[in-house]
Amino acid sequence: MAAKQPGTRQAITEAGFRLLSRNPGANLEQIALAAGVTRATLHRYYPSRAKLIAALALTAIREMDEAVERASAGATTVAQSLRDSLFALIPLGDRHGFLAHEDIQAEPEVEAAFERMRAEMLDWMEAAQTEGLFDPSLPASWCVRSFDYLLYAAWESVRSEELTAKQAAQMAWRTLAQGLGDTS
Amino acid sequence: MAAKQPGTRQAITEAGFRLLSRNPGANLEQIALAAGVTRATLHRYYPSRAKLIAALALTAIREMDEAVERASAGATTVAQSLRDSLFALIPLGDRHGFLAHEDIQAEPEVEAAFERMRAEMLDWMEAAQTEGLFDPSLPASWCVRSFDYLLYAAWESVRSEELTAKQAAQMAWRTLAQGLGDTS
DNA sequence: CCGTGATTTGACATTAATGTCTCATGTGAT
DNA sequence: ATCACATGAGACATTAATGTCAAATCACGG
Repeated sequence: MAAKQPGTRQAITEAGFRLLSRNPGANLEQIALAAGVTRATLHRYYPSRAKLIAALALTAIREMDEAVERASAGATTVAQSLRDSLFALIPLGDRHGFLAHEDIQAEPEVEAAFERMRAEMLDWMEAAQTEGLFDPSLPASWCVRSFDYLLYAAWESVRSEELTAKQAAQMAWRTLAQGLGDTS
Repeated sequence: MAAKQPGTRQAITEAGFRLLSRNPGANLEQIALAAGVTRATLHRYYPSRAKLIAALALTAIREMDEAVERASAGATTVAQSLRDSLFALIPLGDRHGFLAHEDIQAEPEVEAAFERMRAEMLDWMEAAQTEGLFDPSLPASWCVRSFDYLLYAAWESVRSEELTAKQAAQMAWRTLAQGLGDTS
């Protein structure tokens, strides 16, 4: 098999997320192998490890943004939009895990995208508080963290086969909405 | 400064937790430096990186066990015991982070201790469900994960100076108890 | 059927981290 | 003062990961 760009690049990306989300120290040989190519081939697509990491980070952020966008499209309330986004993000757990574990201070472009994502989350949580979904007396930063980590917990539950994707999303949503909701 | 064992070992341990909880790939030079010693000295205390990791893991598990033990001592209900433990575990956040990030499959002794800890957590959560603190219809494994990750979220809030230790613990406890509680 | 160009590959070079060793130095106890 | 001991400092060997390259390979159009 030769003369094929898209398949290979995709395979490397996917393998990168899979391995690096579990073990940030995974070496390029392991990643290349998991992608079904050799290390040299990986280097052809990404000249250095740093470039690979940066490209993956950008891809991860873009995919998560798109997933949220899509999920939020049909929503009429912040609550529904948040819930649908949570469900949509579960399958992207390895992207999320990659961003959480890997050191992303290298490229300023990546840094900027990351910061923007974080700011959007914060706005979103404040909107949820205004709408009455979350207790307005809570720090919005805590809402962000709760969302973030409960999402991660849900993905881990799926990965370890304790729960199905749907079950995990329901658990996370319930814990989040109820946990951050106004004391009723 | 010479002829001092306890201080150095302690310094290395502390530096190890601090650096490795943030960056599992930190090298021994960085750790030694942060501990105020040279790499050679670090090697005298821990002949290899693997041994250092294993020793840190055992220490982390022991310290967390002790903290929980102490915190639970005066409690009369599972709820109170859990809550007090949560508060007691916040300052040990770097231990928790270290265990979460580092790969701990090496030493069977560490593996065993880790597994035991996990089993205890599960029992505990089931007790909390029986007592009525948590909704009994939830999978106990989800309760464990929620506890785990909300604890971690709380520590991160403290580390990034968004919240004080006490505030963070209160946030985490509220989110956990309310989020996993029976729908009232 | 065969040339063409892109791609893959195994081998080699470079670099970073780790582990080992020796000797100098400073400290505290005797 | 001196002995014992721990640390500091530096050189060195070994290993693992990373980066580079020329030759082999394969799909494709002619």
